Amino acid sequence: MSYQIELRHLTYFNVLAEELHFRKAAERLFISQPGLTRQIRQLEILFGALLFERGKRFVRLTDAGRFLKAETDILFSQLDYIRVQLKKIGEGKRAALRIGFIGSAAQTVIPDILYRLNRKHPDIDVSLNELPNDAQVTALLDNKLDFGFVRQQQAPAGLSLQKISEEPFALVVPAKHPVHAKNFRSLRQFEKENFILFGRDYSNDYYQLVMSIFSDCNFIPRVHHQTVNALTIFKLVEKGMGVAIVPASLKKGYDIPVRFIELNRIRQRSQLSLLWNPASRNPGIEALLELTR
Amino acid sequence: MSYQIELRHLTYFNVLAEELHFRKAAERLFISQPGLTRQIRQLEILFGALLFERGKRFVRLTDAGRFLKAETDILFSQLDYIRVQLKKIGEGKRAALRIGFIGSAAQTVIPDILYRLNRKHPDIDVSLNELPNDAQVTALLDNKLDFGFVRQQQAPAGLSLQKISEEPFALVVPAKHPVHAKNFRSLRQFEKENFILFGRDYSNDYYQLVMSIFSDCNFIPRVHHQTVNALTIFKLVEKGMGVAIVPASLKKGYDIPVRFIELNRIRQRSQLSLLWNPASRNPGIEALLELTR
DNA sequence: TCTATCTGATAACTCATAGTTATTAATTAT
DNA sequence: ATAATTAATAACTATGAGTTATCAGATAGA
Repeated sequence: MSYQIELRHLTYFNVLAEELHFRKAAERLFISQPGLTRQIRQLEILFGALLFERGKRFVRLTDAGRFLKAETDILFSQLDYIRVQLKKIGEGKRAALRIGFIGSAAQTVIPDILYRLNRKHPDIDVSLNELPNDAQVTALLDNKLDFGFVRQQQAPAGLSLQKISEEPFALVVPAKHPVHAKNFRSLRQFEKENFILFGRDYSNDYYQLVMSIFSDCNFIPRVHHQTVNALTIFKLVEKGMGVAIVPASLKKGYDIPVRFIELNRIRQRSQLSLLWNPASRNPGIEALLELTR
Repeated sequence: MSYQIELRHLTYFNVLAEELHFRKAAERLFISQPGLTRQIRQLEILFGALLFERGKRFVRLTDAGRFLKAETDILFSQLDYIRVQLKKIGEGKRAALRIGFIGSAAQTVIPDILYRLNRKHPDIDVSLNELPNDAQVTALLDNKLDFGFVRQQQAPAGLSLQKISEEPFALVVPAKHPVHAKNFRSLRQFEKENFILFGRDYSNDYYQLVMSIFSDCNFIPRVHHQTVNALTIFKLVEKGMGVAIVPASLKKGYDIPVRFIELNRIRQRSQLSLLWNPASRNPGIEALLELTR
């Protein structure tokens, strides 16, 4: 008579909400269409709300259905997270940490931090994931990531931030460019050059920081945005496509014939930060934070 | 052969984790003990981790079990939340907002904000809940509350804060006390009096703010902490138990023979703030925030 | 207009498994 | 010893998820 909502209902709902077609959804779920119909109706009765609008020749989500879809997406991603963590803990590990990082941090601090973490807490499993700045922010908010190493100085809403390191920016120019560290005076010397920069969609925070370098010397550069990795930028500079501004530490680890000019006299510096979600209950979070402060 | 994890498993697990006794837990679930035994074992197989340690005469949670208990608690509170919201949306409402507030805010801004919210968005259902400051913070983090009206100026980790209003503090003294607004010079005049203040456990932020008033005039008061409402404090003052420091607006709405002396010359002011969890997806949140900025 | 085809809902079946009762084995308390 | 606990095991029952077959309504094409 009075059933209970089960994960089965929510799984079926979730697939139907994507397919919006009972037969196709049933197929994807490896069950028959009448079975799906019945489970969905049950769910609607249990929630006391209509989830799908069934037209004569179409199926649509109602407002309630749209809301539930968003919620079940989150619910299932949490269940996945629970599964992963439980598996680890069951194997005697303390936790699994999912760490994201931007490419430009891979050479510098990350290896050191991971080494120390593993030595102090060998019972914490770490998985690494190279991701753009803003992608890490959304992943952290969706609980798809436990930590993010990003280049920004302000904590986005809902996340906590800790400064890891700071370094000057550097100009990247072709190896045989007339300007070098000795005769460099101002960015104005590059008025006629193209600047290859990371696009705003990569990280708005980082973008605005770099743009403020130009506005500080009252100079509007010709900009060519690229959302690619350091190596590609160096290659573009080498080929004479323009000059770039990157964090100075990027010069380590690459062997490309380009010249780096450190911008020591400007106020802007590139800050590498650690981001995490303070709402997360992952026991590994405390362990890593402890190492970095 | 290969089952699926269902909410049934998690519900049973959750109750057993509380009872730590198969027969008692089964009783609470209105099922038989062997049925529970089997479902729990299935869950352990499905997760690939031992959840309970069965001794000869006791049942204990393993590390994995402790972790899962914390997670399922959250999961079920989210399911409750989904149920409530869906019910509302199904009835044509847009959302349900659960608002917490401290007693001292009930007279001032809250009625106004709620009136404007209801006029602009009649499709949002509001439920109100008077709660101490810190209780609101934990409720917000646990997704038991959508908004909190609190007296503090810094956002706790994981929450966003918006300033609503600011007002001076006021001294509350008995009606026939020798000190009044005219001859009041400094808090030092109350060196021999008892101060009735909210305890630190009520809100650490508020507590430190009030204590900084004393440290600013290099004076360590005799303090008597109370975690009660304004009316009780006024009653205590009236009866000569001591003097109090409260936000000035509290004088409105009460009819107790006590005298208020506004502390306009000190730097500390009491700030009423709106707190919310930026991770929440409640569509009503945007609507209320829009009204307050 | 008559088919052919596609949609989801309905009805009646079957079968997997949640939950049952009865019992065991091992402990502790009296 | 005996009684009273505990959880696990075995064998049974019955509920309801999932099945097949079919219907009813809509659309599109000939």
